[in-house]
Amino acid sequence: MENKYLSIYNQISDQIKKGEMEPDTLLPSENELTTLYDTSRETIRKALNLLSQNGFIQKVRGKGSIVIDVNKFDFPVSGLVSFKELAQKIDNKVRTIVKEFSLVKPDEHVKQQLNLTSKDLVWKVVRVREISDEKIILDKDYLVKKYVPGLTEEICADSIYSYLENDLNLTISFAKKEIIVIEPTEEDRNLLDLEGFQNIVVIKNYVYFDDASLFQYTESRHRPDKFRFVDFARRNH
Amino acid sequence: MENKYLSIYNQISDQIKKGEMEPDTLLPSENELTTLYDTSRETIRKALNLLSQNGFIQKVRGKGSIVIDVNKFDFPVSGLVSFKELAQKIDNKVRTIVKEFSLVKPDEHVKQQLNLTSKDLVWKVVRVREISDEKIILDKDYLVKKYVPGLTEEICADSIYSYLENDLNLTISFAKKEIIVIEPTEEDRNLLDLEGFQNIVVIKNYVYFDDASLFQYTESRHRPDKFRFVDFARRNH
DNA sequence: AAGTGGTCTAGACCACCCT
DNA sequence: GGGTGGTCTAGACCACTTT
Repeated sequence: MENKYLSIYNQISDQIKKGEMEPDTLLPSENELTTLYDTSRETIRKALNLLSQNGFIQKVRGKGSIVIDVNKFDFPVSGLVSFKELAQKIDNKVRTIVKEFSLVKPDEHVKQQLNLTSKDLVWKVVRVREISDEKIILDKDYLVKKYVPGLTEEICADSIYSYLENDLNLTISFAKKEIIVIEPTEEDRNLLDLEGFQNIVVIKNYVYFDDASLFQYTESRHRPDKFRFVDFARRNH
Repeated sequence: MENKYLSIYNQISDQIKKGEMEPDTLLPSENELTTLYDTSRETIRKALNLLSQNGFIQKVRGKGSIVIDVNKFDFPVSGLVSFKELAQKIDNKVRTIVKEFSLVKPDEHVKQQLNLTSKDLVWKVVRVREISDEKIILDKDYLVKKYVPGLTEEICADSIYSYLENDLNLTISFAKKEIIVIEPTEEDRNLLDLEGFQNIVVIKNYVYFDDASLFQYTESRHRPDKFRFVDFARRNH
């Protein structure tokens, strides 16, 4: 059984997505919603806060909650998105090629990023992502072995994320992301179809488990013309 | 007088920043915190949720709230950051040059982005940002005139944001952001010190007022080597 | 079994917007 | 003044982790 506030969130967000709620109009007031959904006001507010955080409504003190036109833009693809999820949205001519799958001693950079001792070993996974027959993305993953001892090359060819979440039942909770643009290395030029491009976009990801242990460092290196990042920022006053 | 939950949030986040809370240890439990701060549990939870959202702690059901090592990385500069704020963080050799300040009929692209009628006029502001004597950033802003009739060139040379928020008392509430990498235009080459760079990073911003009206469209065009974007993503399950 | 965080309730007071 | 969302409370039950 789903949470009450999540269920309310889903019902209202569905209505907004489908256009059943007119953009720029007001939602029923919180008091009305309590009777509509037969619940308490705090529960309604939890659902509305989620809607606001995810860009469906805008709450205004003294007035009400305004429905935002979500279909005006294509929808935010913010936060953590695995390649597999992404690929399914774009089209189906996608392929993952595992270039390297090995157990290594972390070099200084990785060791520091993952906060490891010298004894810890890490999986190093290098994968090329091909979209419509072009090699667009180079993914380099470093995963702490003690957390995922049973990783295999087959899993990497599919999706590491779904293995961690569905098979191992580990939940990935949050990540720090950094985006920079640099000149491609020899390796980038060898493995990707870079054509004449002078720059690549590097997304560095620091991935944590639910219990706040940092277990994965990922570099995703994109050909610049195919890169696109969408974010829905909210301001904390 | 500050909110209770905000005040608690500030006290705890300060302690974490200063290292007075040991990273990887547990915060006092929510029940203990209610007596420590003499408040109700829901108020404590509001403060803790803020801490969690901003990457200070990680909450774990059945265990407690783990303090995250925030000093391990430089701190997230996520969300909306004005050039002025940013410049103050980096160094002081920064300058803003207003290249264009005019009232124009919006072209089709801008008109569509801002959801305007043909009668609406917009301010077009083009500014070059110079850091350490290099022209690094080209900012193009389009602001709906009816919302900010009194804009002047002097204001643009300083900070449009602080004018809107401090002088006009308008609050900018949230924005959708899109980052792409493209080839520079003639204009980019003319106005920026692009040296040999073949790409520029374009950040498109859609800025809203508190009442959910979209009033500004901004393109910030950065030389790739000086661009850096940091985000602290949380996953919604 | 005891302690933790997650959800939910019913009620209160406040700041703000509109008419 | 009546309606709106924002904050705060005291208490309840639940799911989960640890001992």
